[in-house]
Amino acid sequence: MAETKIKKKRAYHHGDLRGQLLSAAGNLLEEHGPDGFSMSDACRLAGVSTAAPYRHFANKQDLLLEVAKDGLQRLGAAMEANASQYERGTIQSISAIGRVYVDFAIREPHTFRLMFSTRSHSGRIEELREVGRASYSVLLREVARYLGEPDITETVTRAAFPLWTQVHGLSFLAIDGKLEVTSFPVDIDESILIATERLLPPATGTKA
Amino acid sequence: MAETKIKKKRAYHHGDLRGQLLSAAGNLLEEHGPDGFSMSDACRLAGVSTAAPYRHFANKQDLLLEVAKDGLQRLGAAMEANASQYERGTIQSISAIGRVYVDFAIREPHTFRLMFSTRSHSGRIEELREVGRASYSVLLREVARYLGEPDITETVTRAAFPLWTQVHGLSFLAIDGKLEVTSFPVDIDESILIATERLLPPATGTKA
DNA sequence: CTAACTATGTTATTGTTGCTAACATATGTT
DNA sequence: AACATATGTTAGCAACAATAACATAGTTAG
Repeated sequence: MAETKIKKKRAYHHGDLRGQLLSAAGNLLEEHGPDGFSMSDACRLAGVSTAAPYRHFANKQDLLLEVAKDGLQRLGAAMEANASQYERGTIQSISAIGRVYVDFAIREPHTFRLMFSTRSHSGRIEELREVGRASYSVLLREVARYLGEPDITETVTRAAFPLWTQVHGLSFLAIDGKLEVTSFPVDIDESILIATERLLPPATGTKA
Repeated sequence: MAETKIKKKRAYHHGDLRGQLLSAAGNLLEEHGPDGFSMSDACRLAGVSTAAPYRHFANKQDLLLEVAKDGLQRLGAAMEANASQYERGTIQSISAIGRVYVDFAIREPHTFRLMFSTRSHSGRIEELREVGRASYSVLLREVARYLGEPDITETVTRAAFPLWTQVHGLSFLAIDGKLEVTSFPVDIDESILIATERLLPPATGTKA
């Protein structure tokens, strides 16, 4: 009886519904795409009724926005962690960032798409952009080191942008199945390395 | 009376409902995105009831697939037309193709996204891929001319792929509002020209 | 010419979805 | 103990994609 009472108490107030909804939405997003799962599906996974999520998220868009923000943060952390395994400010550390980027896209394509889509996040895009800028600055700092620039100067942003463009394009081509169109096996790592070498200006910093 | 009779006849059997639905869907797609318009909206524009479209398209996905196919065809035609205004097989004609590509993405972002998305076209992706290959071959042929290759050899596909990657990435960054993040004004035409020069191997054909 | 067939339209209906309203219960504060 | 707040429930709506049953126009065969 006492146990039942406690169970009922726990059953009513969920404890960490917000967190579990985010987790459920993240999994469902990757498995079925943003339109392939319903709020009810997420509710069933979290074990609550269909109206419960709206105490924590304004709507489905809002829930997915948080999933996207989390994705951008994880991407930034992964890029930093991977770059730090090479000598900083080198072609190697920079292309390592690119590899992490494309790997993320391939591993979590739906999240990746959502992270960079402007639509679907009508109201609160600015939050997403802010997290995105933070993650992008990982690349910017690395390129600044490569160029021997003391700060994120325009020289740095101009050098970094084509690299972003390249790995971004490679990511989308990969997740949309366009790497099999090309009649030769695309080696992603090699593509990134070559593109990095060709698109970056020669290093003027201390490192060659 | 006779006129009324004719009008009624014309009102019932629409004449070119399929075409008008495609046109309506294309317009609605660009204005509101794929999830921002309903079948009913398209029906109202075409002046028919909500069940009429299902005589011509299996479902909404199917309707949008046809819109995407049309977009790929128009892109291919535009690339060919624009490349032909320059000396064939040159950096100029090749980067012209890239400009058309990015311009299309900017002008019709939702169609562009749909053209390259794998999801949303579950059943009949192969049709889309076929049209896509035909459009891609415009670039392949131009690069073959540049390299002096008689055919679409592996040398050609290897040289062309990084170019596609670059303009594809630039397109997505542009339509997702990422060109304003960079603290310097991105000149799209210049970006494409520079990237083409750097990513292409030196010309071995007759043209320099 | 007309009868049957096919193509293409209509109205009515269904099941699902995102979301809200009204209500219930737990937690925290005074 | 009483009240306020946060967080859950059930019931239900309007919009949606899609289907079923029916209606009408064009087309073809006898």
